[in-house]
Amino acid sequence: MNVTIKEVAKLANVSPSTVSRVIADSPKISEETKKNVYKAMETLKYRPNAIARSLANRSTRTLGIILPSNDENLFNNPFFIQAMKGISIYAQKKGYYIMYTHSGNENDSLNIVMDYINSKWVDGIILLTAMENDKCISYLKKSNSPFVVIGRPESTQDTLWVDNDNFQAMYSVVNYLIDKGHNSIGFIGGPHQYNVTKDRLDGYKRSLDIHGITVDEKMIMSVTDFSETCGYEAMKELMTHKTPTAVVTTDDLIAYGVLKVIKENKDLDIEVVGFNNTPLASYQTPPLSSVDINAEKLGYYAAKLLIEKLEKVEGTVNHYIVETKLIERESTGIAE
Amino acid sequence: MNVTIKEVAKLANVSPSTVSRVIADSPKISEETKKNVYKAMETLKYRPNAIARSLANRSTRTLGIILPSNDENLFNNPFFIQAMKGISIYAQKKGYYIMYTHSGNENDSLNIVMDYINSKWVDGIILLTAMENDKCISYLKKSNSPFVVIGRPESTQDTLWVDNDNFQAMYSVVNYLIDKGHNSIGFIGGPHQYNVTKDRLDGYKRSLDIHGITVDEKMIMSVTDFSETCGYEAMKELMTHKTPTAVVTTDDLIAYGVLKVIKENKDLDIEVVGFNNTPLASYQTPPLSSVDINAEKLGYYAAKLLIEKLEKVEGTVNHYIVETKLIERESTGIAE
DNA sequence: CTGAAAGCGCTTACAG
DNA sequence: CTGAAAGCGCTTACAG
Repeated sequence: MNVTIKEVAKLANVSPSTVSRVIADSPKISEETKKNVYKAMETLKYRPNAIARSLANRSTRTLGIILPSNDENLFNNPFFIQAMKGISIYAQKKGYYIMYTHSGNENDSLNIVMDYINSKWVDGIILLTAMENDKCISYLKKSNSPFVVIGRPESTQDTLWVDNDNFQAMYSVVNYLIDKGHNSIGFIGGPHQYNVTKDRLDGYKRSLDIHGITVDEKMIMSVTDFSETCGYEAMKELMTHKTPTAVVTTDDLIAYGVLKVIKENKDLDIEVVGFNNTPLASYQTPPLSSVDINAEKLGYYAAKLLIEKLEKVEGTVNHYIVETKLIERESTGIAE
Repeated sequence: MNVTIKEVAKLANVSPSTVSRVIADSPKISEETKKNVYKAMETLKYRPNAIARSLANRSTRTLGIILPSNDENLFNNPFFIQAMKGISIYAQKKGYYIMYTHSGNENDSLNIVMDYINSKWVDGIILLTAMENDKCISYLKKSNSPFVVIGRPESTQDTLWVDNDNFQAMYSVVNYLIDKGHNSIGFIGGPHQYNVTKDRLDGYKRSLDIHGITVDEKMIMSVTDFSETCGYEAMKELMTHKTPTAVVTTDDLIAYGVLKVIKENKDLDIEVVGFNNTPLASYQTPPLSSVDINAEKLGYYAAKLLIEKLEKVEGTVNHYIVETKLIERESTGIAE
């Protein structure tokens, strides 16, 4: 019913093997034969069956990704859709396809990963998030399946990964604030066990150190949730100790909470910096300065690393560091 | 190397055919045989190769979706990621997979659709957006490929689709405003050739009619872009004619522009309603009332329609209408 | 440079 | 209820 390689072979007066070689653009085939075969394919409107190719090749040229389904950030933070776009752009360029599935929790994710791998649907996996002792990572390693993780993994040697330089990102934000004359700077971040939080906190401390400012542990807050409420409360608590002249945060939502405290108290003159540069940032009052982590590029390079691994491109690195960029707005005194 | 149906057959002392039937849970196989085969599968950790199954079945149990890659709304409006989530939830429930690709423009989309279909990668397609004279739709129809569109298509008879009742949505918003005492209500919407715009405008007009308010065409504005800027300018222009007491819009971004005009002029007391209930809405000053279109449910039912079609479930409908919901906030006088 | 044959890992009509 | 055989539409080592 559907036109196959056989029909093309018949029309072009060659064998199916030859047609197959023409499709693969094998150098062994003479130009003339190629031309004939192309013509036959043209007139029959032949399209290779990707499934059959995959079966014979033992490769689907498909990448699998897993999306959280209950993460608040899924909708509020464009990280995921931006990363997906970057992945798609690179994959398309190389003729790869992408499958996605939403997962409710870590076990769910593990099952999806196992299914993707075992059923041979995908050639490799891109993990958009990684936990401590991530079950998916252990599984993928153990089963020797190609994968890449967005965010620095626990062992950076034997894993492909892409990430921002979170230390550097926060380090330069704090430098920037100190250069503006601040010397009493608060830090409100996520749970300390996350690598991102740790790295950013280190960047914060280092900057203070370099400038001879003593780190005051009471100015360092940790919230359990990336939410406005948590940010609000952390800021309140921070201020029972001391009122800073500036506050850095590790997420825009936290920063919104900080802004709220400031709005409630007209006397406060505190500069604030968020993280992730969500669309909401420019709509705050005042518009929030925020660090853009370039999620699209993270996705793009994740796909690149994985595909190069799959195609055994030699001499490639095992990670990429994607630059961040502070977007200055009124919350740090810059009108847009 | 990888364990196949043959090994399982050998271990269970049956033929490969039998193993295959057990996998498909054929009723023809005796319980005892099944048990043996299951045990063999268990000890060998057998997983069916989905690609081989797909080839033999001529079905991949995979759905394809196409995402715009330059649409501003891709990042600002969670519509896409929400719809994708709904699609994924239903697909997972039915054991289907999903592929996505980003597309730059309509021709790009057409090529992706053709590739998905011709290469036999997907069993059907979900279109997240549809244009007038949509090339993808014509192609899918002509090639007799299963597909469903989110948004009401031009011909509703021979197409599967899911949509909100946009007429009803706007009709009740305007009713609501009139009930609150407004009788001078502006409308700012997207290009009139879009079905959504037309439907919502009709709802607006009908509500005025019903309440005996004359429709004033000069209170109806059409913007070319769903952007704050366009909304701002449209509002300015509307007001050169007359200052309304309320304004309805067909997109939150437009509404933000309207809010901006109001903020610039302290004397104005105008209520505003947006559309899509983007995360930004609750962060406006004042927080913006907006119509939630329930994108996740749109995706869910799109997947349901398509999968039922693929599985030839009988007596199913060819479309679903997903309810909308006005989320009231301060921009219509309601504190959250 | 090209072809015949075996194989990728399943499914299923046919026969018993 | 179960098996042998052909087939899904490609690829590729082998032979020439």
